[in-house]
Amino acid sequence: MTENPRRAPTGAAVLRPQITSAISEAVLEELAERGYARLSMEAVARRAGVGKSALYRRWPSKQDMVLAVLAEFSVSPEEVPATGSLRADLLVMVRSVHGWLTHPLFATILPDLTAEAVRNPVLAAAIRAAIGEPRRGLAARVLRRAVARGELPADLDVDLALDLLAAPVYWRLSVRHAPVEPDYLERLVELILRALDARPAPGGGSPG
Amino acid sequence: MTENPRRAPTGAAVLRPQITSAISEAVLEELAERGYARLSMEAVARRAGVGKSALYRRWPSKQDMVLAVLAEFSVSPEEVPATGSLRADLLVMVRSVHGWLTHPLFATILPDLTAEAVRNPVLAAAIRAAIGEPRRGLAARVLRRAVARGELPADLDVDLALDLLAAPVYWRLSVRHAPVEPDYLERLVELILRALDARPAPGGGSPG
DNA sequence: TCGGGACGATACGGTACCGTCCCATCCATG
DNA sequence: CATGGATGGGACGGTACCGTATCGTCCCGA
Repeated sequence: MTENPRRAPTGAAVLRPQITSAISEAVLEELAERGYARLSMEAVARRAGVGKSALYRRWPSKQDMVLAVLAEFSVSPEEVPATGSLRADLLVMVRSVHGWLTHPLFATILPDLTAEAVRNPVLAAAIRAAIGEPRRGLAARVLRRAVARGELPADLDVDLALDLLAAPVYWRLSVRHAPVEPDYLERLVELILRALDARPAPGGGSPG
Repeated sequence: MTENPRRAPTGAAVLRPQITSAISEAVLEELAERGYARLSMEAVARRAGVGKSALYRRWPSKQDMVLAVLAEFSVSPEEVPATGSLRADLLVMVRSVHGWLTHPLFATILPDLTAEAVRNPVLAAAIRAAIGEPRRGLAARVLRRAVARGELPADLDVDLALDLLAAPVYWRLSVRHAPVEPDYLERLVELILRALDARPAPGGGSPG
């Protein structure tokens, strides 16, 4: 029953969202250009065209600021592809990963945060929650649906299969920095289908 | 025919190798603990127990110092596994990768340098030359030998196959930071064998 | 025997950020 | 139309490195 003796702030005395989003954008750009380790509060403020005070008024530290921005850009609960065929579903997904990893900002930010996460458990957890788990959950649903349709064996090792799905594209783009030729993703999907022992689809031909 | 008017430095007036290796070790440890971006010459000197001058006497910059250390630790022209069977060869190789990526120093350094390489082409080239190409060349020889033995189809997509071989282990250990259960590597090799359409081995039964 | 450059140590001026603090200004709302 | 906290700007002292320079010491090999 403690009545607040102070009236709530109103008017201009309230955090302005457009300032917040200008900061977010600046953080992403600085992350891409300089990386997490070199990112400085002063540079972010400079780039966003705001005072340092605007930053410290919102977050107590660089880590909290980056975490907030990261949460903002978490992978949306994107719809599970429902093309009806496993092959097409997989293609949609690897193309989505490819899209992420060729985005001018994220292509640089993701490897950087990944490296930083080794030393920073809080950051690691945030990345997992914002990006890793949503994507992985989505892919898992696609695989389980294919099992239900009889396109994949019932004893499918989902955990291993998920690794196989995301790893090669990340490896090629973000680690090796090698080009992805136009048909690379199609060929990859064919290999994965074979690795997972996928059967055509509906009728259920019984394999040897 | 210009005779050197100055006699060559001898005795104690020569770079002492044990100092150089103390620095190398310190660089690796600093890289692991703080990362390339945060690595400072002063911290390296401090940790190695040498003066800053010892560093600058050897290399003009942090980048050159790291490149030199990196070249020192380049992957040795390790022998190609020759177990006779593709399955066993692959197992040797994924276990080797697993060993690298669980090494206390390299497990942290590699993702860090990988991220830095996005912004630093010189570093990227050095990594490729010291680590990427040797490993990839070795794996390629193993695959081509298996083709010659008839264990793999003649039209094997070697480039894609190599991605499939290294990517999942890196993905799981260095990106997802997920544990690798005892039999994970075996299960992975089975999946890869199926993906590559591997046939048993010697006799050469002709498939469909 | 002794020359000469590496060695550790440290001082140097300079730059970049940190996080705090203070300011005059602004402004939507109660 | 008064309010009260956000706003950009920037001063502040403090820390950490940079890369250079200058010591006196050390010691192997010519």
